[in-house]
Amino acid sequence: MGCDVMNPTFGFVTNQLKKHNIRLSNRRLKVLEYLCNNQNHPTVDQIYVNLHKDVPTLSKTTIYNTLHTLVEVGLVRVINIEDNETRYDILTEDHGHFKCDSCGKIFNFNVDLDSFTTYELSGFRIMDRNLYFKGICQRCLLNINKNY
Amino acid sequence: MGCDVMNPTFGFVTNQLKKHNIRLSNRRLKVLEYLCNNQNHPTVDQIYVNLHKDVPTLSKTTIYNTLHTLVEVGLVRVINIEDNETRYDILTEDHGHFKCDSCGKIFNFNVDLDSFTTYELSGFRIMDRNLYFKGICQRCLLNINKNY
DNA sequence: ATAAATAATTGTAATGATTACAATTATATT
DNA sequence: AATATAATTGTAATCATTACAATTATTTAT
Ligand SMILES: [Mn+2]
Ligand SMILES: [Mn+2]
Ligand SMILES: [Zn+2]
Ligand SMILES: [Zn+2]
Repeated sequence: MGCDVMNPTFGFVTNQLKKHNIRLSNRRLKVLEYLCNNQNHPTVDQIYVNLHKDVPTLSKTTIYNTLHTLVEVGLVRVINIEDNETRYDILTEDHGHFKCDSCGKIFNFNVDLDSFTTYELSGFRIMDRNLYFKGICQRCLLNINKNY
Repeated sequence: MGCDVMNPTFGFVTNQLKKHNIRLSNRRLKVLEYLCNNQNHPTVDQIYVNLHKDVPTLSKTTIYNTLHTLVEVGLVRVINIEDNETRYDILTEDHGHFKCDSCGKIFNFNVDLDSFTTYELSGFRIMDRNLYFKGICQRCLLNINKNY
């Protein structure tokens, strides 16, 4: 069933869509549901493979279309950490990302970027702020140490 | 001739390469020179198109190879702002990026990311830190205002 | 309710960046 | 000079993403 973690709650989402005259079709709902239930910054392919089980007629193109639409409205955020995989995040509030080079997992962490400012960008209009780190996560570090 | 802006000076670069037993071939030198002289975070294609004028036998593969090698040694940094274009930066010191959605230019700005830390990542080994903003640059904002 | 207009979805084919890999050339070692 | 190692190239393959036209669903007007 629906979203366990109702971060941008269903009401909010539907509101936003209505506001932008975007229909909440069945397919779009599926994608949104998936993003809510799997907040691990999935790729298009991951979304596709998973939803395809339930809805075999769902096409990858539709996922691309849906995501583009949702990104445009600001309900989904694009994450470009690796140059060979685009990921999507339903959490649109300000937060940073840490990607573990060992297990591949992407972690969220809190950070207040909105308040960040520098004289070098005075006169610039900042619309979008992104912060990401890379390295080895705690769990992987522990595992590595165990094996020696 | 060589690099006007010798940020990672030639000496430093050659040293680093020697240290890692990487030969400074003619092609690699060309790529390094280009990166030094054009610190606008070029794409592989931009590098290729430009160098190809002088060295028609230079292949795109070599540029990829060279960049990968340089990145591995830490002399070049990958920039993933857009999901459809990988850019490369010869400036490896800690700094942030601002990409103008209007003119496409990528600006540098100073920021101390090394000192940044959060309890949420305690126990994590952070190897790489990236901060980038998107929006409209000052010049483009001025131009937009002029036209109204 | 029916017909016309609009939006959503799909599939196919195209694009374009990146990589795999084998062949060739250059450099270093013996 | 002969051999081993590294660099470069070209071709073809891969893979994510997009373009676009055809189909289906939904809304709106009649
Ligand atoms: Mn996130
Ligand atoms: Mn830079
Ligand atoms: Zn890990
Ligand atoms: Zn601009």
